[in-house]
Amino acid sequence: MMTYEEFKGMVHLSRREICKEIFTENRDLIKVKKPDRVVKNLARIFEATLALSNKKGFHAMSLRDLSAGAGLSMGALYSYFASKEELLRMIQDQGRRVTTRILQEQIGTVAGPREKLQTAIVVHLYLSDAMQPWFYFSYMEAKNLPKKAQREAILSELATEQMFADIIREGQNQNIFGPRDPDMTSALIKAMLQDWYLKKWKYQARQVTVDAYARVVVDWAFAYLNREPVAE
Amino acid sequence: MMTYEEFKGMVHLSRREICKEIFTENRDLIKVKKPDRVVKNLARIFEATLALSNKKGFHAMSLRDLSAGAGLSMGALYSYFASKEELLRMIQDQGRRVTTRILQEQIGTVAGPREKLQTAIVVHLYLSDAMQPWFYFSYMEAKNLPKKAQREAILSELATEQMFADIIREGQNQNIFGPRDPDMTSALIKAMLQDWYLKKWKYQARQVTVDAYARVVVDWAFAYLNREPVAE
DNA sequence: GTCTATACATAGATAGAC
DNA sequence: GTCTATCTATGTATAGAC
Repeated sequence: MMTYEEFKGMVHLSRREICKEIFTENRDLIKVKKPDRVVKNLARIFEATLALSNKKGFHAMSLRDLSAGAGLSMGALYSYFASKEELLRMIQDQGRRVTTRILQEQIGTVAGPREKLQTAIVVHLYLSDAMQPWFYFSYMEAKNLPKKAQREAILSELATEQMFADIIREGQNQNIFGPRDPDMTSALIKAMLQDWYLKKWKYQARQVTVDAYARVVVDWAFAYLNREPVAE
Repeated sequence: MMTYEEFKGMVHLSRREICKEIFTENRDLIKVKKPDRVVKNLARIFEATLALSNKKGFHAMSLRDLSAGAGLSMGALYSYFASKEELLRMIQDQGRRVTTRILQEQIGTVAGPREKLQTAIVVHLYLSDAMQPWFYFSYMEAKNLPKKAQREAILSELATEQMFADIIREGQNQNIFGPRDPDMTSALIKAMLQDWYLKKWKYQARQVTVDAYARVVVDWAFAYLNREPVAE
């Protein structure tokens, strides 16, 4: 598997890539026409939005704040999106595309339930670390999304969980994992993965690295899924 | 240990109790003078605030919304708090008092690391379930608090985690638990406890009860802390 | 104690100059 | 393409009648 540094580089590329996609798909909504300029400014706008929102909330961030943070006038901002709500939708959209694409690319290259489970955990942690502001934002601002986008977010969340549950079931069929409830187990694995990006400040202060965190989560999962559960 | 139903009753009493405390301590800020009336209306205001905020965010909840939700005019609302920010502070305050008081009452009655750990997990889950709206609110709106209150919230959070870590260390000293990192272990236990109130809708839809959830978390923790960790 | 009516600030959004 | 200036709606908060 690739190192975390390589991984970060890949994520960075993918993000620019998808900024372009967003642009081509929203040509009608975005008034500026030079692709390079749009991608550059969209990236700045997204970045500033995440920074400001994660500090005080998307709703509390005024477009004047954003204007200052992104280095563009309010008038200019409206050349890139039609409303504050649409800005939210675009960010949500971009993030989810990057994550699903990279998750799919990285997983599936390995075989065997134990290896699969470990890889899924590590890749998810790497990804959520490389895109921490987006993951945090996405979690905290979900309730501000319009109904339709909210449903999409939930579906995407459940799909990830299902992925873990499927790996666990496969391992149980092969008699590698013990008879734990696959849905509950994957729910709890997800809870642990989420803590990494929701409480990043805490782990950073304690100097816990992604790799160290990954190791603990993997150990924990294997201890629980071990074929001979320990009696109470 | 008491049943969940008894527990809920106790929490309900404690909440009214603490509403009174809040009132006596803020006599100067609250303009209404009849205790019964204040407690009744404060409870309605708090409840409506939690309901509205948890749906669309505290900042997005206007005082007009709250006025409608609580069944009081906007003028009347301002007889109970001086500003929206202070309302936030009062809610935060009340919740934390209830939780710390009940946690302390319930824990410490048992001896032995295994029993202590189990009790701490179960009580925390019961509490966060009985006061789910407050726990959710407290987590999601932390960043909207004034600096001082934010520090208090973090301290309280870390104290809970410390409590778990201490139990684990005790168990390790008595050679009952294996050599896992106590801080990381308690951080992950907390992550699992949080998932219960942050994703309540999910577990409700799957018909997972608090007791069932508690059992899984306890099993998981014991599997991980078992004296002979399973080799990878 | 609670209400209605209103003051004042700030939010999102747009028009038109450059 | 981007800016400044401005419109309108909505938000918090208060005054004063009842």
